[in-house]
Amino acid sequence: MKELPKAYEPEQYEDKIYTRWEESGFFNPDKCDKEGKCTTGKSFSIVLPPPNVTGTLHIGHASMLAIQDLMIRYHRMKGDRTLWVPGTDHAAIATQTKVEKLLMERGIKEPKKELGREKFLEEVNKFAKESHDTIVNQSKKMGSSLDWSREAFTLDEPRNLAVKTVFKKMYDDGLIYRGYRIVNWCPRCHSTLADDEVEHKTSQGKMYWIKYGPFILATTRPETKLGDTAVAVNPNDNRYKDMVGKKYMIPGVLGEFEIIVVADDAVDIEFGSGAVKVTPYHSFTDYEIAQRHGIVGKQIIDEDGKMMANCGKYAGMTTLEARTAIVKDMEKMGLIDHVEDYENNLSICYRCGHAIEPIPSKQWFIDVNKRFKLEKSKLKNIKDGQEVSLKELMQTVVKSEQIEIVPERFDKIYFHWIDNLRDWCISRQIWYGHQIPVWYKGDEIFVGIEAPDEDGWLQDPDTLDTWFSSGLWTFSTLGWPNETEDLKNFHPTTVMETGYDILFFWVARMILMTTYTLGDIPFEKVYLHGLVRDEQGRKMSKSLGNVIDPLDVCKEYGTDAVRLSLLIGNTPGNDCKLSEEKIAGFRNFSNKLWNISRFILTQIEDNKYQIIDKPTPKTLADKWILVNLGIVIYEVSKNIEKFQFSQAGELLRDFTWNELADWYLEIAKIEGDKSEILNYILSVILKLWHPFMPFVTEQIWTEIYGEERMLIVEKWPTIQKTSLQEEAVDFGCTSIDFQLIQDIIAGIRSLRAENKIEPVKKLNVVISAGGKKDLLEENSEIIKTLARLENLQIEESATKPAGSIGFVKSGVEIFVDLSGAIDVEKEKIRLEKEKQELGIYIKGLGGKLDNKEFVNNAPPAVVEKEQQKLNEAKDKLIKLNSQLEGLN
RNA sequence: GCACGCCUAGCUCAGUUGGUUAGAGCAUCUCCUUUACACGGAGAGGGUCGAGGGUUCGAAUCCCCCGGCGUGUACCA
Repeated sequence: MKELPKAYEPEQYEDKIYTRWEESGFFNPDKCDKEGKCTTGKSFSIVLPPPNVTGTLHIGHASMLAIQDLMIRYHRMKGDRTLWVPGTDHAAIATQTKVEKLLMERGIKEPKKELGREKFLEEVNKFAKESHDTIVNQSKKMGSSLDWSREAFTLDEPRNLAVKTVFKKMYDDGLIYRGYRIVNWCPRCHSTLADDEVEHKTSQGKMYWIKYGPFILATTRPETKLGDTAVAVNPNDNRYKDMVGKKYMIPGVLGEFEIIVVADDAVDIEFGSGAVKVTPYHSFTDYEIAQRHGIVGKQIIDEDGKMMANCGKYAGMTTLEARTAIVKDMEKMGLIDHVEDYENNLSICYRCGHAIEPIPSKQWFIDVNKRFKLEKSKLKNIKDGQEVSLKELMQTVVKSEQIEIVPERFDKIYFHWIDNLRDWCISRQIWYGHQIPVWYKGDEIFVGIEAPDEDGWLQDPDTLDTWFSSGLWTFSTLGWPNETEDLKNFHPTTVMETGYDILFFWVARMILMTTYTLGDIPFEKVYLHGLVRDEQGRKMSKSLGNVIDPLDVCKEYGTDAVRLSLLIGNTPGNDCKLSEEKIAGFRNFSNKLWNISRFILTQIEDNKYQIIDKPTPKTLADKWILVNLGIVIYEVSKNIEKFQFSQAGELLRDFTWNELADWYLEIAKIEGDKSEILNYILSVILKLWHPFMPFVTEQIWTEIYGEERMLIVEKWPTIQKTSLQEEAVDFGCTSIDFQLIQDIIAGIRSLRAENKIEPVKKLNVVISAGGKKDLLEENSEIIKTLARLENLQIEESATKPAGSIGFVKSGVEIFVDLSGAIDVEKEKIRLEKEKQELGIYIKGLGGKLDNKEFVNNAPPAVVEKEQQKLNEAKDKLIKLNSQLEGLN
């Protein structure tokens, strides 16, 4: 007879199991196909959101891996041709910033200047490589069944080719252009940022009311006065009506300067004095006002965030230093009217937190509004050759439901974002990334995949926004621009599973890039998960010291426990809270499953350790457990398909622990002869649990059935809903029959506990069973053993023996002989209380059924059900009354 | 400002087309070393589903309004 160790010790098995999976080759759909495992003819593919090579994986990554691996393993077992593509993201600015910091810690004060482009990039690549290796190992630790043979990196050669190809195509279509305009500039990173790479933080500042020629106006940035060229007022503002169009000389700290007054709707009459100073080159709003009125700007802040040479004595100061100095000088000149405290939104860099400076700059942009001809379209509502803009493409695929976002409420957020979308600035002044495939020679420009042949051409030194390359991810990983088999088989991918926090950064960009490049969607469904927070709902961060390291907890509680704690109690689009107690709870469950298996092993007849088909049930308990197992198969599959992973897991846990372990296994000890049925049930629940907790299930599977067959590619159990109902009928029982047995046992146990009867004392019970006599007799051994009875007397009709107390379940009366050890008063109170509750219940039901409107309007089935409940309750009341009388 | 989400047992949350006396896990209390498991078993207590209106025969569920918390977003100088 086979035997298992008493407790499941994860660290003993996990690495070995992962190695076996890897060596089996089953992570690769080609291998599964070759072995005849792909039986549905369908493909299922997910491309892993590539973790940034900026460090290590955190618990949020672990959650993402658990969710995706669950889907992947489920579909693989179902027989779909299933592919999960791994990869990492070079994360341009983030990685470069991180390495700069590390180099500075190593004593290199200005890494870029001291090392130069080539040496510096060497350092970044070295760091990225190490980070990549860590990430791969961590992913494996989590049990992720990724096809490592297809691993990709956003900055490797094949992806570089894809990037250059798309860039050139967009340039040729006139969608990519070079323009001089105001951009978000991070003086720390020394680079532009896209609009959504800018974060807003409320901060305490000052509002300066300044005397400005004929105006008094309010500003938070007096230092930008040096770059003012206009004053704007609302066209409907009578106060300034006569001034519009006129020019004024304004006294300033560097002497007088001229401004023109313009009328513009962007100005709020109510705010401040209703007059706005316009600094076209250092404010987005002002730039737009200036454009509308043909006003020229003046740049006064440079790329270091410092005042430029044209700022006289303020030149070289940072903007903050200049602000202090200028305010001081203005005060001396009597130009400050008054100063107020003011709370405003500070724009900061999402990578380094430094304040963003709007400055004018010559950059590359993607035009999101320009229409172009989409040659080939696989999109709903868009024909081949139709003229569309990128914005329209992004809108139409979600509106037409060709792409479905789960949960649905993110649709609105997505559309709102597109509505406010401006041209995308894609050039970055950093070194780590895809260098822009543009070459210059004097005024000539060349855009191409390779550098021009002749000498004298210089490549643009800038690199592309990291999201440009990750936007191509679903198809660049599958081999595009080559026409590969993978592209044919796996694109569009089935599901994109990622965090809602990168809906705009990434998901929207993939939709943009893919619809444009392929005329197709990148994925059919977007499943958005939330953040993993600590038990108090705070973000996990190093400074708070509340970080749960996935590897630490995997080691302590087992990877399966960690995965379960991230899957159960975690619903789409919502943040979830995680604590070690929660993980420990699921560690207990993995051990429970292990011990269930351990027990079942003892029940399997020798030499019959093989997977078998569904056996014929012999007893009521057999029928009950098989019908319920069928329900679980059906419900778990359905919930996984609907992305309700938590629900699926809970159902499975309830079945495994409450029905199988707590009831059926105890009955198996009594009835015996369960070799086949237990063997079958175990094999089914191991399959059902496998996508949730791959390690412990695979290990048990191996212990029982040997190493030849691996659980990872076993066939997922299936059941038709109709056959479920038929099955219960075929078995000649209803779930209510077994429920009665459970209720009788639970009722006796409850009376025993309430009356403080010692557990060892065996009781005598008489049951007045009516039509249920045969049923109860068949199962009398179960009742006797589980309720610890000495004698069990089952009659069609019995009267209450003296010295006993009773209860009623489904029309059956159970009398428990307590041999006079009854506390009569206590028992009276119990029965009275029950009677009272029942009375309220009956009154409610009666009222409902007397209500003609209810009877007429509610569906007949509902009415009938209520009537039945009423009848049963009335019957129970009669029996309770007679029991109460018996006590007097 | 606008939009979205959340408020259900002490805690974390389910509750998907409105229909059992509202559920689970953890925690709490009582009892039990019954040979699969004390990372266990049996039993128990605990909620007027944030407040108030409305629709309906019937509302935790749909509508309105209010309050608290959170998130996203906007051109507030």
